[in-house]
Amino acid sequence: MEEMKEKAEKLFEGIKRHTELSPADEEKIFSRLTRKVIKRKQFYLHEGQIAKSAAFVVSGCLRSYSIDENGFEHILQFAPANWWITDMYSFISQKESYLNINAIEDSEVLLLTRVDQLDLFDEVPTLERYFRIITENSLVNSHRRLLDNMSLTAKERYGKFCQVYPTLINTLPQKQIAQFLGITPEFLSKVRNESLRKK
Amino acid sequence: MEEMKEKAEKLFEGIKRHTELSPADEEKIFSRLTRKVIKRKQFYLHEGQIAKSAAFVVSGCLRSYSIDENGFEHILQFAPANWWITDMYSFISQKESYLNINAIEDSEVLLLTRVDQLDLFDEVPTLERYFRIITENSLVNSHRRLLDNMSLTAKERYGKFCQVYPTLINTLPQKQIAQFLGITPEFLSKVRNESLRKK
DNA sequence: CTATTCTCTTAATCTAGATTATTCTTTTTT
DNA sequence: AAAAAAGAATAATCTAGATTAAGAGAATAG
Repeated sequence: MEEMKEKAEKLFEGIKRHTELSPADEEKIFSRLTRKVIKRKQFYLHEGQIAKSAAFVVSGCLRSYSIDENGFEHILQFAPANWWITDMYSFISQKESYLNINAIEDSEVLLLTRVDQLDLFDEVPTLERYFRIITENSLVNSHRRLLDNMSLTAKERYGKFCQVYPTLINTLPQKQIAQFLGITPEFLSKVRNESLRKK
Repeated sequence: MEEMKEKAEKLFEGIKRHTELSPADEEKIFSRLTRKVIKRKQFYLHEGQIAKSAAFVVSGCLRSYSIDENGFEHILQFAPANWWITDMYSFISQKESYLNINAIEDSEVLLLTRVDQLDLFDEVPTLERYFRIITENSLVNSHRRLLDNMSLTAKERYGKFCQVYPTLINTLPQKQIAQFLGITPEFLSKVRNESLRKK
């Protein structure tokens, strides 16, 4: 169906921002993608399952999080449109995931299984390049966040979050922002209030 | 010199653990490597410099860390023998680094510049595969550590560190373990003492 | 081999952020 | 549109871990 090709176009654009991609390459990739609709609050992956595929978000927004032994959720990643999301550990090892992934709002994703991805890496080397690059970028982000968590106060981290994800601030429930920042919703509420009073 | 070839052998073994590598490929990679000795406490990279190259540790151990605005050091990575280390952000963007990297003990490294690495990715596609894979693994580690920092207590993180890096426990000064775990040396001392008493 | 500079420990005090609990508001479901 | 559920604000209390300080042992340099 032509409709789906349109959706894959966003992905191809993203790839072409980092490397080349011929129409023939696009066709090869396209044939491996499957479309999926994930309604708000529905799960893409449950802890303990195997992440057979990675998901490219066409529209909507997903999140990945872990649940600790006390039942608290910790958000690892938000994935708005044009981002990839999966449990990387499970995806590359094909072992049981320790993350949950679900939709924050009604979403549409394109799925690529690990098996197909590895096949494609041989067929379309430039796709491997693309994933090498976005994985490098993710690593830089993850390192940055790790150091921020070690060196900044909750208030400073919230300020940074507002700068980096200005769009998400208004769409996400504060509870989830807190779970991403590594603080309690109560404390985030306090922090926000103090920031407001100063203005 | 034959001596250096011997040292690159460890790297080639590492690559072959993830993908194939012909003798011709090895030769191509070898010709781009330069050897460097870094004595204990000497710096491989200073904050503000550009990470022209990544370093493969042949022997010894390096560390990367950032210094926050209060002058506190936070260790991002330890790199013992057979690991790569660089400031990934600076290395891929060729912009000013925000990390410092120095040697914990007398060390010997093989350097590969970003320019040479990118050239090699075209000449030896399987090298790009190797870096894609080790970057995926680093990302999984970084994510794991991020979630651990959000969900575990200092004592639990120390326990995990002992399991994961049993070798480093006895060679590293406790101060550095604390700077890696994101706690003060004083508190680590307390934690260790409590653990001892229970046995 | 001695002085000086690090490292580690212990202990008292302090604080950022957690916990618990209550109320109010907004969303979601029916 | 009512009922139920989830989200947000506020405040009192509590605690994991920070800070400060001081002394004892190692390591390193001169």
